[in-house]
Amino acid sequence: MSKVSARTYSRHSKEAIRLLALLIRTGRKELEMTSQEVADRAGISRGLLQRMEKGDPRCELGATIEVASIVGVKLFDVESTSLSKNIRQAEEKLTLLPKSVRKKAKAIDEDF
Amino acid sequence: MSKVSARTYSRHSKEAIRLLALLIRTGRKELEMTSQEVADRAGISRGLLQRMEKGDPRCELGATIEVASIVGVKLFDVESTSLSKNIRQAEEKLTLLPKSVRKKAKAIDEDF
DNA sequence: CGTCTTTGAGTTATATATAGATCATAAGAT
DNA sequence: ATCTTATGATCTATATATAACTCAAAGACG
Repeated sequence: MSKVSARTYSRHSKEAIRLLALLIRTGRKELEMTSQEVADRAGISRGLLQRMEKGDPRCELGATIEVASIVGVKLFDVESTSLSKNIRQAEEKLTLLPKSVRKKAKAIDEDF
Repeated sequence: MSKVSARTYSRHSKEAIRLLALLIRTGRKELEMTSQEVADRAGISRGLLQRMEKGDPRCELGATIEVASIVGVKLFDVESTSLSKNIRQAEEKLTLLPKSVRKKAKAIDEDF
């Protein structure tokens, strides 16, 4: 096979990525940091930061979140302090859900 | 050179990634979708979805956001409708900021 | 209890992201 | 106007993410 991907994204995803890129760029400028400074602090190359600020979907999640964090963009618009609280809540909720998702007959969905 | 990366992440970033992973997993189960279903809809492999739900930072941003969108996790806790509004706001703000960040002498910061 | 399905984990081949470099241009500062 | 630096763009080598597959174990449910 050739091309593995050439991935497609929903409109919503595209917008979310674009917004994140804009927030990163705006945040960096508001902090008056050069792209090299941010890249250094994030431990990434300047080129990668440029791709992030252009809204390239094919960047590593971790690197992107690290950069966002550095320039003051909060993902879930949740305070740093309450992140761990949310984590605990999500963990709890997860234990209450079934380990496996079991598919019923699904006559309606699949037969038509 | 060998190892390019072995990246490090701030505590905050680690938590954000972990939370995102948990929200994805929880969201999927709440929708009663199997990992295969979500992977198919997102156009990714089941293995990649598993990594996402384990909180692997080295997944593609775009793929992760697509999955989050599918299972109903909203990133900036912003409604789908207001995403474009936020984009426009960020774009506007960006035009008001200087194109280049210019570093002053910065005697205070650097000399100590 | 028995069966079917979901999930977790590991492997391999291939496509691709990344770092690091260079160059040209734009944009601040003097 | 000139100088200096930040930015944008492109290229290459290398590390690595991904898809696809397989297998084993666990979970749901009759």
